[in-house]
Amino acid sequence: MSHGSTPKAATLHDVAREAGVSLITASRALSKPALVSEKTIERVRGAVSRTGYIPNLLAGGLKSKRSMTVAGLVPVISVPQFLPTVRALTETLDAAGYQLLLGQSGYDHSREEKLLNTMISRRPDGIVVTGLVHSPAAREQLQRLGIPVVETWDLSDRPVDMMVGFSHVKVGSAIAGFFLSRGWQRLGIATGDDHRAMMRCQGFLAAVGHEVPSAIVPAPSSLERGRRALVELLEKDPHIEAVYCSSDGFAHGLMIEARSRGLRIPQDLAVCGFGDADFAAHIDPSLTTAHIDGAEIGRLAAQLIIDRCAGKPIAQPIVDVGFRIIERQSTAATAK
Amino acid sequence: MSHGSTPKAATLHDVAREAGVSLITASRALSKPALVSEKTIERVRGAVSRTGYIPNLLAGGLKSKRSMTVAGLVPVISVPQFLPTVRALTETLDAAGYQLLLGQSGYDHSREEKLLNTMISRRPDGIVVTGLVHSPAAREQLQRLGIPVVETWDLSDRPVDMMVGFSHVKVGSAIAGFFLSRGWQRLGIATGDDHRAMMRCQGFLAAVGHEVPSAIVPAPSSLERGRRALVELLEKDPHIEAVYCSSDGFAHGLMIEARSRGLRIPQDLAVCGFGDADFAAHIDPSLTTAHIDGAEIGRLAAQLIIDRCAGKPIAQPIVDVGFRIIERQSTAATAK
DNA sequence: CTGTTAGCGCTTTCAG
DNA sequence: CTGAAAGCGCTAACAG
Repeated sequence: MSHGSTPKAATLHDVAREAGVSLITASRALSKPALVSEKTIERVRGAVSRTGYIPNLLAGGLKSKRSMTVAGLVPVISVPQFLPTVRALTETLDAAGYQLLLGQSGYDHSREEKLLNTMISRRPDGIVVTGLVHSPAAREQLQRLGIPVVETWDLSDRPVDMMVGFSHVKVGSAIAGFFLSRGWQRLGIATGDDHRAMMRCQGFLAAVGHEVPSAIVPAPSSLERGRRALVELLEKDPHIEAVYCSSDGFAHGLMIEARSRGLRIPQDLAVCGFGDADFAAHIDPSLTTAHIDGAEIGRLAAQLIIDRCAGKPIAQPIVDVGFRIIERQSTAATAK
Repeated sequence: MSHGSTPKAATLHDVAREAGVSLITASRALSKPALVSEKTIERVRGAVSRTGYIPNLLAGGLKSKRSMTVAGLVPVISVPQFLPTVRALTETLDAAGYQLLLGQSGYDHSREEKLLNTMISRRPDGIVVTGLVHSPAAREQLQRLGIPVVETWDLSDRPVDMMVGFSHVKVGSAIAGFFLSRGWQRLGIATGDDHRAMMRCQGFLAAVGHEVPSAIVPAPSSLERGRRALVELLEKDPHIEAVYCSSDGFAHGLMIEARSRGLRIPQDLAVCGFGDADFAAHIDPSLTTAHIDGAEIGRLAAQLIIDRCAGKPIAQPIVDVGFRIIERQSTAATAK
């Protein structure tokens, strides 16, 4: 509210002078008001608004060793799957004064290490990664950093530090078990080729007990690829009864292709997706799928980082958020 | 590769000592190799890998006044619409060494100013906002900052600084014109209530020349709300012929509801969306929609910031990326 | 091509 | 409760 042009941004030094106190008192008035008298705080506050002062977190972080940033690594930003997690991360961290530094690690691990270095050069106070950190070099580097790390959207018995996720193998088994319990015998798989999707397939096949026809596409899977995947599956088994798809968008594509070929869902073909995307409940027929609380993963991961940074003890460094299969019309039991 | 535990991260000081050169020479060897001899560079490189040194950009930025970060403000992260833009921003900036600081401004403007202050406290080298900056206080603050600002996904004649977008009014007019050219008379609108969507409605109505039945929902619109919106429109006009929807997901919901009511698309009801989401071409019937190159918006916005930071002159500070209507089955001409 | 001298803006010591 | 000194890790400016 003071000047018209750009006469250099006000620093804490200016605020202190304006308020007639020392630099450090101004600093304390703003960041540790408990140590300063009411009256001084008032005067500093006044000086702040008169000068238009906005703190420089970069400078503060240099000395205090706290950048108030958290790095977040996702395979690709445009995959809807992780959106609720990224959103919850952003919001939970923001509420605690942290800024998320979002980075794309890609689906191959080569970029992971490079991105990690880029991130580390900004000295984040914590790191959240999507999936497990597999590369030994990256694991070692993360451990040596000495900052809280949360691996998400998966579980293992070798956490780098903390974990918030669920078992993909169990999801696969549960879906297979569900299909079998409905009496479907001729099963199929349409899946992306990323690690987590493949783990679900592994669980699926283990529960079924034998190989099944499958269409494997490069991650990320999409509606378009779903249409083509059904074509591939029908070639392998024209009488296929139920298909598990590695994502809801993928499943949606399969269903559209099925309809355009005159196949009725679920009478001629049952379909189960993964992720419970926002459209899953509202397409016609509605889609049976495995629901994951992605927002909860983001909230918990953020909170673990925040608590660790605050020095609080972590009661549960590995959290299984579980999943549940939501039965909808695409697998409704019907007389054939 | 040197130690097993955490003996404090190596600094440039350590590298310089290890390489047997001065601090500043080590600095230059890494960031301005042109000023240093081959041999010295080699020695510094060796010292870097032996010490496991990772630069501290926070410290460098403090002196050089370049944080190598760019703030990006979107209404909400989970709206698919802006994903390609955010992704292109991330990638283009990353390639130039910049980190995107993503923030959610929400659909109401109250958070915009607060978020802006949070962002400014991290001293970004540039700011990209989605939509126009409306609040006078925020506009003034941005101008005073003296860093490049790009407003995106819209155009106006009062840019804060630079702009990359298109005219929402023209999109609305174009869609209305398209409907009219097909001979549809009884038109309808299903729209979210955000500023840009309302501008499209304005253009639509101006082209039609009179009011039309409309269903307005709180932004962001969704598939679920689309189903309900059709119900509302049919109550207002049971013989409605063509509906413009403010997003593709929204339009998809309308189409699903139409089908479940036995309405054929496009014979009984034509539908046009907005955004050309990835599924638009692949649902059945495929969806006519206005295509916007969101990735291009992100790339251009990032490049403007990068160029400005590099001191390059900007040939065109306001870029109209345009749009085009993609005609698909949902508006196919048919004998009724 | 290399080095020395000053800080960037703030917070952590340690004294009053 | 307040202050003075020191320095976080790095780079810009000037000297050699």
